[in-house]
Amino acid sequence: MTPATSTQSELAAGSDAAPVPKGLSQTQRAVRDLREMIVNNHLPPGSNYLETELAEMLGMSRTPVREAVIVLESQGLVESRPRRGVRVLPLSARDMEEIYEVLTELEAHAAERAASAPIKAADREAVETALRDMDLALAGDDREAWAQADKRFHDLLVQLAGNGRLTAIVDSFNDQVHRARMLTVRLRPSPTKSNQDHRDLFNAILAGDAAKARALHVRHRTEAKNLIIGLLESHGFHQV
Amino acid sequence: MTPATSTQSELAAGSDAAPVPKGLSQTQRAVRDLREMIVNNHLPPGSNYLETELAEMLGMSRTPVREAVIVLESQGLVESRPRRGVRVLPLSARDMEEIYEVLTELEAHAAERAASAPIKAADREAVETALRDMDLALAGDDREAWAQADKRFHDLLVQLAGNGRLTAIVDSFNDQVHRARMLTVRLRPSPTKSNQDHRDLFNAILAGDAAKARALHVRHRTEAKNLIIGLLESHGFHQV
DNA sequence: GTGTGTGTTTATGTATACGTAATAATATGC
DNA sequence: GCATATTATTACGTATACATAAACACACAC
Repeated sequence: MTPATSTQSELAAGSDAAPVPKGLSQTQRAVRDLREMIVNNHLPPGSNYLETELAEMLGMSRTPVREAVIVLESQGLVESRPRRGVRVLPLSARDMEEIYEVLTELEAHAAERAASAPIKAADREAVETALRDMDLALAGDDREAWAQADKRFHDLLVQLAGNGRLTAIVDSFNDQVHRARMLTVRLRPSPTKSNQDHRDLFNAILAGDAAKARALHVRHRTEAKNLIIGLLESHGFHQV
Repeated sequence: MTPATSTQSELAAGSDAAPVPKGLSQTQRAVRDLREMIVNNHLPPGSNYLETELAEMLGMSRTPVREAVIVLESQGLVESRPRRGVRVLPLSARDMEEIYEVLTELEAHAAERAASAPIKAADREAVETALRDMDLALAGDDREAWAQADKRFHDLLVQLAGNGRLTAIVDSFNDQVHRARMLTVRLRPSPTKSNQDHRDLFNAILAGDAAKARALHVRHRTEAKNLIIGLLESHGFHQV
């Protein structure tokens, strides 16, 4: 779900090649599987697990589990508390606000940047496809497909900015709110306006109107945030 | 597959107190000490260390060292490569660009936010002190003291935005460029203009002019970035 | 000299061992 | 019954053990 970005410069010595690992290490597997289980709500927010339990669940010893937990902790998905186990972090409305604030800012900046440079044909095509998929999903009222295409659209825009660190942060924060989005995507009204927003935004980018792209993105994300938080509260969720 | 100890969230329960650890764990100590050594250039960029070496340096076994390395890796300070040891990541001009791009955006946003809310007297006082310290350091031409007060000023502004996640990212990115800043702070011309920038910026915040605060901050950081990158290049550093 | 094969060394990934501090359980006193 | 002291349990932090695969060295063929 979150591909690690490789934006690292190699030292002057051109000696080093990429250290390609053939099969995933246990730690990497643990990170992947645990993240997958957390963002897809298989490990519910607020639940606790002992290291031993996780190790048994994943069929490995405690060592790689501990290492994976550190990674996930740094991504804000879990919290490891001395003797109470590893806790899947729930999101409060306040957490959502914080995350969306950063997300809005960085994504809007990416949109601004994308508008300031010419778009490669392949990139443009990929975005157009995402837009079409969103319309298709909307027509068929397939909310999961819509959410997936929506994510793809926003991810592509961020990548257009060409800043690996920015992409990494956005990916990580998106993971953190994924649960809330999937929960509300079925509760919200049909995202017709959202699709229109996307088109307007991309048009602004294509037109090279950076200021408009930024403004549209900020508005789009702000509305999305308010919608999600409102839905969660009106349905009685104080934590997700 | 053992079920979770308590698959039920202990949400509402205000039962939990802060899990205060009396003495740092070895892992925490390793994180603190290694970070300290890295940002202060005691472990030079590009240098490699075997886990065993670090363990010996820190007087502990490999286990906590490995855990610390994972943390520092997630903060972009080191890279652990399969059989080549832990490498202190050097920063290229491109890396600086990426980091400053995120930093500029998030700090400018923080300034904008700070301008949109009333400032508490204590906060205002703290910022004023930082400003005074910068002037004092400038008068005495104490570059280290100036850099320290400058950092304090910017940190305070970010905290005024009241977003913990934003603060965490900015802190982490500041760590990554700390080396470069300290290296150039002695090479750059006297930061007279910088001090004036700071005052103008803070005045805009106090006046509640969010747009101006943002614009000033963007300009300030952009100039700082160009200054640093220019200095590094003109002095022949391609990596720091 | 260049390339290939074989043996050796060793850094790492992972499992396991183990002491300790925190929690739970039990007993004791009032 | 409730509070406190005492003991037992156990989850974790850390050290250690160990197998494996990568890097290295060296021999050999051409």
